[in-house]
Amino acid sequence: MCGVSTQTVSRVINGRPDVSPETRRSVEAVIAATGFQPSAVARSLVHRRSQTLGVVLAGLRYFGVAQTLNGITDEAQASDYGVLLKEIDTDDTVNIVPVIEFLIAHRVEGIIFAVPQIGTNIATVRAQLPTTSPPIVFLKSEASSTFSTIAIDNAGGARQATAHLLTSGRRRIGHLAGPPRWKEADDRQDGWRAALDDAGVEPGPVAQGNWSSASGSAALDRLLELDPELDGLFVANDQMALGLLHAAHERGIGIPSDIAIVGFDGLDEGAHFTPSLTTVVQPLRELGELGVREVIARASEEQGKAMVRSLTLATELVVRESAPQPAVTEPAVTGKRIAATASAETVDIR
Amino acid sequence: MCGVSTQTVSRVINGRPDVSPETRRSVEAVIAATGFQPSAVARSLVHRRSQTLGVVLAGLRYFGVAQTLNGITDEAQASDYGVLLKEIDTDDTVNIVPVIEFLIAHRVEGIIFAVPQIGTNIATVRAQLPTTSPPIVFLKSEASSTFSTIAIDNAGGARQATAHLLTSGRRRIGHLAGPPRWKEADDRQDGWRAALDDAGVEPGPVAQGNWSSASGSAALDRLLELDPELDGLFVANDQMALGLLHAAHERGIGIPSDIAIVGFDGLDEGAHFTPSLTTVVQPLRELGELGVREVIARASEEQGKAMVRSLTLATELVVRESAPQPAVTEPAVTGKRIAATASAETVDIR
DNA sequence: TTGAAAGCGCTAACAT
DNA sequence: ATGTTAGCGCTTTCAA
Repeated sequence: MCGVSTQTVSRVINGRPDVSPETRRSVEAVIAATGFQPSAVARSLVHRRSQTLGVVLAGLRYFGVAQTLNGITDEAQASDYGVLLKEIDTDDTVNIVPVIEFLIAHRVEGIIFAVPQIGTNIATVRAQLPTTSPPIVFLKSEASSTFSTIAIDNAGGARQATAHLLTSGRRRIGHLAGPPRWKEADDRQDGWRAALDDAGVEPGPVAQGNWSSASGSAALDRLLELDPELDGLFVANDQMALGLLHAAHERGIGIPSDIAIVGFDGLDEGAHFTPSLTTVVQPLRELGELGVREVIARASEEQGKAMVRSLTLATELVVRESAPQPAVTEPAVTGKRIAATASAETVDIR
Repeated sequence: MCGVSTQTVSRVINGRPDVSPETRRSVEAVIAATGFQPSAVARSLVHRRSQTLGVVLAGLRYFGVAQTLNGITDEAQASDYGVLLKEIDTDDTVNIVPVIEFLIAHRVEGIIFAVPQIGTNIATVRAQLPTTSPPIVFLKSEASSTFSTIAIDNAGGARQATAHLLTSGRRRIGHLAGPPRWKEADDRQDGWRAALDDAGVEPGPVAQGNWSSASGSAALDRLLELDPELDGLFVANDQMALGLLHAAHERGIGIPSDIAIVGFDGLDEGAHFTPSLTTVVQPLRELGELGVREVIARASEEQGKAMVRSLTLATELVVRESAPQPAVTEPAVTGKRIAATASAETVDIR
């Protein structure tokens, strides 16, 4: 209060028209001089709007999560929202409730749940949710009739990867899967199997890794033991594929001459593996962006008609040296991108 | 108000002792039934404490930042703080002011600034800071007499990497540097040069990349053009080293037989490059953790004695195939870790 | 064009 | 052991 009432100051800050230019100037001068910053906290209290989104994350150490977070922060920024971040352990369903409660206590206007689905962890969370909560969007998890979800078409991408191996003439096609109970891992394995079934080709050997390069490295011997004739391999992520490439090189196994390899993720680095990696690219950044848009859309509609949407994003195959384009139709094109079929559905309820 | 006053409810929620067991139970029952969640916003307002830290990040797409964020969220969680996240473009000094103002408006109790120093961007920020602001800790930037900083000993790590190349008998040692104006890139280059100076060895050729694998790939030819006799190379980060490895393989250049390569970062994947990569590991997770501790420490001391600390964290050399341990003293040990000298100083002012 | 009053949801201090 | 009063910093409503 340097001459005028708090009211007038409020009007100046919010750029209301009904302030005399003179008063406005003097108030602005004082604000600049004192370095005064209006309290968003107090504002939130009266508006009952925090302009903040809650984000629950797991496995920032895995490739992709950072990219998704990138998309989230960008889109949130663009929509004038802040991001309140909570990181949890990948499989820690126990501690999820306090995390959600923390976010609700801070009155976030929506929650983006970017935790990979392992077993039934998502169902567990959904079951434990407080009766009253802001809209929640689940990323990378199975569709639900009560919550919006945005998924990536893992099965479709896997199918496309496997089809590519078949097209290039491979017939003993194995799979290096992700860890047990991860839905993403299961979906990719399902897609691999479906593509083989479609083609009437007997499924090759399956081994399981834990997403790490080390586990990929270790898997090669196991797979070759199961089938020494192995000539194609669909690997559930790029990091494991890197390990495999390394192990193959050590054992003098030619990639792709002996075994063609397709990865999954779309690491930029894949282009510089030795040999460069054919892989399925996930639109992870887009996943984050859409998550933010969806949760804001849900938050801004009236309470009555709770709308729910389930989206599935398509992947894209990038062909490189580790599983080149078959020469029959055209010469191998490095980095050629082939979009998988997209699928998107919308479900309204109530 | 379901029988009692708001005051009593407050007491129950905060677990105060002076509530009769009977009242407590009935209040708890109502809370459970209604799914009531106390508003942290209102609490912040009255306490003038938000229990929230602001984090400004850039380049989440680069390796390492995710790891640092990991450390930050973990430590914040452990200290019962929330994290309000803002991501900016790497070199965007213009938009930093609104970001800081946003965080101050939300009354964060401290700010962790995890943006790599490019040119004088840090100085710019410091100059533009509002007169009154919560404590700010700058990560990975040069020391300051007015703000706490936590850095990584890039020069020391680079020195150690280069010394390792010298020890293994290399004499034409080049450097693939990071992009211009990045302090981290400059420090690493300085360390490389210093090690050569110490040994009285003429510096080899220098090329510049942009941290990406692609730029590493492209740099090999340039370096060989500058010096066809090149037999050792210190690369400013692991991703560029990956590209180099790939390019060398394509040209039939033996690593390490023709050229020994040492990277910088400590990507886990480096162990599975072909050949596996000798590299300098940065304690990035620790960087984030220490940042949080430091900013909380600064926030919780009285206004009067503003204390400032500047810390430098040591790196560690991991020896792998791309630049093995010289055979003269002992056989190459894969993954052998050698700690660099640490340096840490504390400065109090006022 | 400006100010006064009331209240957002909570807690500290005091009173009962 | 519980209630009352006041106020955190802002905005909305109404009055001047």
